[in-house]
Amino acid sequence: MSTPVYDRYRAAFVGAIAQALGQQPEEIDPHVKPADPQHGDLSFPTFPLAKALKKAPPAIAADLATKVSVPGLQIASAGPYLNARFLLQPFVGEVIDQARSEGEKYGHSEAGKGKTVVIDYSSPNIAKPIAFHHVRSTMIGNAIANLYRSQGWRVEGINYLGDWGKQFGLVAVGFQEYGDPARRGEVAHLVDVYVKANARAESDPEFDERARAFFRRMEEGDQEALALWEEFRETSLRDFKRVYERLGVRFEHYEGESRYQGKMDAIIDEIAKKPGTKESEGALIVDMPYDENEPPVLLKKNDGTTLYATRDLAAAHDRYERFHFDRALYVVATDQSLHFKQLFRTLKEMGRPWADRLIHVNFGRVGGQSTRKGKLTLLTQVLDEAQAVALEKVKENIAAGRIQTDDAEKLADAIGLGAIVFGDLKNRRVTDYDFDLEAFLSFEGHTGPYLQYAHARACNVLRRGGGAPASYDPSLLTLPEELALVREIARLPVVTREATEQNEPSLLARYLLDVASAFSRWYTLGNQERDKRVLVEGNEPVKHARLALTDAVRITLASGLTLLGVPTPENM
RNA sequence: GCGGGAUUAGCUCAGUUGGAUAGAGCGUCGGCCUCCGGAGCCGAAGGCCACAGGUUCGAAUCCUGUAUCCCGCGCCA
Repeated sequence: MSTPVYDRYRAAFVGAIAQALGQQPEEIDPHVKPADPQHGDLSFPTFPLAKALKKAPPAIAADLATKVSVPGLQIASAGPYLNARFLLQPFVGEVIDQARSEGEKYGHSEAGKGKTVVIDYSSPNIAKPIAFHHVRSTMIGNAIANLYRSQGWRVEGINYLGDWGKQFGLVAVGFQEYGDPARRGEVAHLVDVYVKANARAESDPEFDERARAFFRRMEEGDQEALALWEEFRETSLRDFKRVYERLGVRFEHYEGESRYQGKMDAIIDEIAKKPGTKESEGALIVDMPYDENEPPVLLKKNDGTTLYATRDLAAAHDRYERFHFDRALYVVATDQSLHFKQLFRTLKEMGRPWADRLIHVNFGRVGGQSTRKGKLTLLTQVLDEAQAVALEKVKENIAAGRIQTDDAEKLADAIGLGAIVFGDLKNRRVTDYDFDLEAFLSFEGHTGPYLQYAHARACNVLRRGGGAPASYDPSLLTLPEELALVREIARLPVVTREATEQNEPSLLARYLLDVASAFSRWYTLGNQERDKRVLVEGNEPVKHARLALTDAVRITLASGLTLLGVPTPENM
């Protein structure tokens, strides 16, 4: 993978300014910003220099304009700004060639070569209702894992199942009361039992105590209790894996909190030597002099059983021993910020130098779901509905002869999935949103299907045009809409890098909308003016150039969508 | 009460980490198919960036208050 064209010109611009001013490029670099398109591609505001140079910013900019010169850039001052615009030649050809030569790897880099990131994502609780925030964790985590892989990192994705804890006691004891033995293999039934047992435990202390006692038996290694646990665990897991397969999500590791069963003593013993670890109200707690008004970390309950904080301490330790990670991400809802803050700080207090490499990649809650009543919209349900909506349109398109497919349902599923994945990823992680089925099922406007559609049309015009040409003349691409499109294509490597650095897939999602919009605008010109069509008649050289551009668009969209986990059908 | 987050167009959200006239989608209104695919394109209307101060050449962005909403706060995860 070669240096992105955009980066190359930007670095040259920065270097030339630095030289003209007699400064280091690192001093100039942070000040160079993308320009307003009407002024160019890059801009350098001269305000910060005014004091040191004792000159008015416009005068500085005008002066720089005479001194700064970079091949391939048109440089000019505009008031207090020094602007640079990519010259059509050779920029257009360089960008298209780079995209086409890198193909599905366009946007990838080797920046993370030799580094390892551990990503904890999805991580549903077994035998509890599958809340929608697990879906967010799954999709966000999957996109982030893909992004890291694309930047050359070794990725260890862990689905850290919540497969240990009191909730198993609730399900086990609840099963005796509410369970139907014939349905013990059905997840839906287990969830139903859990909801009832949970409600009962809140008002019935004796029942709650029985659930606790069951979990205590598990921690003590009681074979009968563990056998039942194993069964519930397998039932849930089987169900989860079906969903993951449909979502196209894979993990390097499936493991869970149970992994640390019986292995927490070492950690607890170690913390116990620290000041601040003590017994309180019968429980073992860490109460180091952190912030005031902050609750302590609970390591053991008054009945001696462990809590998830204890298991997370053991897990972090274990993960470092196994992977020696450079970064470890926890893709978990914002609700748990306090937990992670305390977890990271406790590890630091324990003298783990790698505690600083742990990052809570938080995300906002999904409202509009009544979890407590056990009334949830299941993901598969939403996927099914989205597929049904897509299927109507697919059939319509088949009937009209616009597309061919031997499996309309599979295609419709890809479109429905695209709508849901993209709908979840287009906003910043931290944004809360209400679950709105209508919004997820609308395929108009800036949605997943909009992107898929742009990609499919690019594929289609390439097919009709006899494929992407081996050679073409980039100087024939002179329409403003074509240049705008090339500028967008050039940004993909910059955006994937930034999205990875910020653990923020929405940056990529939003960018792809810009690409698709620029493509649609250009493409639609041909509706009115035939000489602006890609497959323009009677001008083979221009046609070839436009096909090459279309090919670069196709590659950019396919590469970006794949990273997000959005399927890219070639027609739809 | 304490801690964290949020507040931008009627609705849902961006806003390149302090830079040029604050942008999209949806919705509303008006245009574009004998035409490479209309899941598309173009245009219009719509803003005291919650409020009040402050820092700065420059603030939606940083600081301090205030208001409203959401989340979290010892034996769940």
